[in-house]
Amino acid sequence: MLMSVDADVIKAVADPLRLRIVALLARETLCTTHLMDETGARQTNLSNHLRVLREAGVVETEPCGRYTYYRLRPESLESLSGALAELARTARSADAHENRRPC
Amino acid sequence: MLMSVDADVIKAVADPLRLRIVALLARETLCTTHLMDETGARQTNLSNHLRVLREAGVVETEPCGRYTYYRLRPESLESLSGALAELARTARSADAHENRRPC
DNA sequence: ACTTCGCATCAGCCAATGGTGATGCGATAA
DNA sequence: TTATCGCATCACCATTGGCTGATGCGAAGT
Repeated sequence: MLMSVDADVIKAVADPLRLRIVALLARETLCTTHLMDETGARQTNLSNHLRVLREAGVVETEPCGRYTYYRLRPESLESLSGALAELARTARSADAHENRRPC
Repeated sequence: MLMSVDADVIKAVADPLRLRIVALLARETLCTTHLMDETGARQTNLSNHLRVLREAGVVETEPCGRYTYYRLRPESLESLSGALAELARTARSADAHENRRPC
């Protein structure tokens, strides 16, 4: 119920560059070279960020020759989205604003 | 369309203690004293984190005598949740996995 | 008026994290 | 085979960011 909201996923997506990567990968599967073109970031930098995304399960890789394609795993975002929606729903439930504990 | 996913909200919620605070406030409106009891964190620490949440629009305050009640603003979480769901939806759309740009 | 309490702000410390150049390795091209 | 390319890893630096104690202030309570 109070899903662990997989903290790794939030932290992974909380970085601005990583969020850009996620947005790009939402549209098409890309490899590092493309991401360098799109973001202007350096190869090493991207590699580090992609590792974070991979370890958080936000992204998966598909080696293809000497290239490595990165693909978004929608489940991870859906899970996070659902958890946040659940929190918001709880907050909207009637007495969340009324049940005021005395100080 | 590609909503800005309000980066401030993600970063605000990406911290483990702040996420706990959000989860607590989703159930009931609380003031700092209660949050100290619930989380074990110190007053100064909580005050800093609550400032981040407030400036990100995740939380709003209601001063009440010498106490300050904190209340969750569900809209902020709903907005973030929706943006993430939209990203996931885009990724699931047919050709996101097929449209593979050549290297 | 004096004390106590709730809370915000500030300055400092330290750990975590993003960015970079150097390096290595496997895969392709010449 | 040799050179080139894509990418991961490593070591290092600079910055960010969380935590704390000290301080100040407004609002009760006595």
